[in-house]
Amino acid sequence: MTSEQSKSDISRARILDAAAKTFRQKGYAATTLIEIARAAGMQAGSLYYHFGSKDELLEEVLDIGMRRVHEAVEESQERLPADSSHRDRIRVAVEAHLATLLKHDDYTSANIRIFGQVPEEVQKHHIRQRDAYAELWRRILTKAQKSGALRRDVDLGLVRMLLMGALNWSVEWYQPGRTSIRTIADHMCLMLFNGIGIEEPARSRENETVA
Amino acid sequence: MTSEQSKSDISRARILDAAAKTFRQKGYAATTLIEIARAAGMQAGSLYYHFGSKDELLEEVLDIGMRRVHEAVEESQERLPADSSHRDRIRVAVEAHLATLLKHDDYTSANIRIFGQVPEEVQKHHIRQRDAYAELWRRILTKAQKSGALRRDVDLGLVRMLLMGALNWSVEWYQPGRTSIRTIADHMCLMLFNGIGIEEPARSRENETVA
DNA sequence: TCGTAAATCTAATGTACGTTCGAAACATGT
DNA sequence: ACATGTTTCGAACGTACATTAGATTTACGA
Repeated sequence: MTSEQSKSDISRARILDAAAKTFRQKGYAATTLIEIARAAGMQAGSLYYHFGSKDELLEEVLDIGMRRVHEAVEESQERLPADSSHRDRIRVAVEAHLATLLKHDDYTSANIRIFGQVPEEVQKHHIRQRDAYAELWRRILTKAQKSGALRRDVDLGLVRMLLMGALNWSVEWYQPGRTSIRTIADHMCLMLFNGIGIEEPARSRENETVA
Repeated sequence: MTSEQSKSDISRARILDAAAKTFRQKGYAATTLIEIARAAGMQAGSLYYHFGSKDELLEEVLDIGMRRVHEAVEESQERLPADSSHRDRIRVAVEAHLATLLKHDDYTSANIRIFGQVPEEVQKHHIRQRDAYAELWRRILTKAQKSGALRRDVDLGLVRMLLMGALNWSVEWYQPGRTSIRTIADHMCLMLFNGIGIEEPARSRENETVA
């Protein structure tokens, strides 16, 4: 062990990177260990020196992915001046979530894309972690609403789902270089806070309030 | 052939239903023909009387799913009075999309969920169809913007992606009986048109416009 | 240079799956 | 009742895969 990183650690990281990338691209079931091994520069059998099974590898990828986005959003809040507006708090959270998802992080995007199609057993092990992340967003939105920055007549749970959906779906269409992450975040926040509608000239009553 | 439906047609439909349901739940690669056959009340080998391969079955499920949502949204526009406001046009489109996705339609939700993880070959055969559906939305939104119902300083392509994301993601969390489809559509439209922000009392300049 | 532990390779094993095909069961018109 | 076409069965085949285990190579301290 010469440097800080043992050879084992390096191989582990290469395997995880390869796994995250392939899982993200092809999904869980369609990804073979042969593929992962090749991308990591070794033979399939060698993977078992580092991981007990394909599922174990999967679980670690999922775990890293969720941890990264959770930490990113959490840190975005801590970095903010204590007296920041709630709009700003939400804005940086949106940006942190998007940045993690789209900026070279196959782990988080793999988690987002394949979680629904992973063995039930594996899902169970990660529900707690997902709930924790949802709770983080719930807190951010609730505080904003309580302090008057968000309308009171909306179902915040629903808003959170729609918001997460808009953000998460970006893994399906985002292409680096086309639109900046900043621009996506700006549009998202504009929609969330102000909407993009313009009062239409005439016409009578419209139903803008929600039950 | 006694009635309008031959026995073959009935079996075909049962197989497709079973396939759509299973594909949607487990994804493409993780779904076995044995599973589909059992759900359709027959043996795996019998499927080949009706379909040439697993991929062919998959393609038909994808095709039906996309066609249904396309037709639903298209009809929602045609059913509308000719002088309807653009907000109403968008509102019924949102509702039609959501209703197709969430109301017992495993075909459309299967398409949405698994398209990204399907063999490239199969994807290619359906890109045209997907583009056509995107074009339908593009038209609806562009007309609204041109006639002054939507802000001009937004990237409509981006808005469409965020909107579709928010809607499509519902297949990941929606549970019948919890929240009505109508309520989801209302919240979505409120966000889209008005936003849910409230002007915060004091504080200086905020950046609401988009590059 | 040698010895030991770490890391990887290679070949083999078992299994699950997509697919094929001839036989059996079923339906229908005569 | 028979004959013919339709639909399903059931067993078999080949393949691709996750996993295992022993042999081999590599790294490194003594």
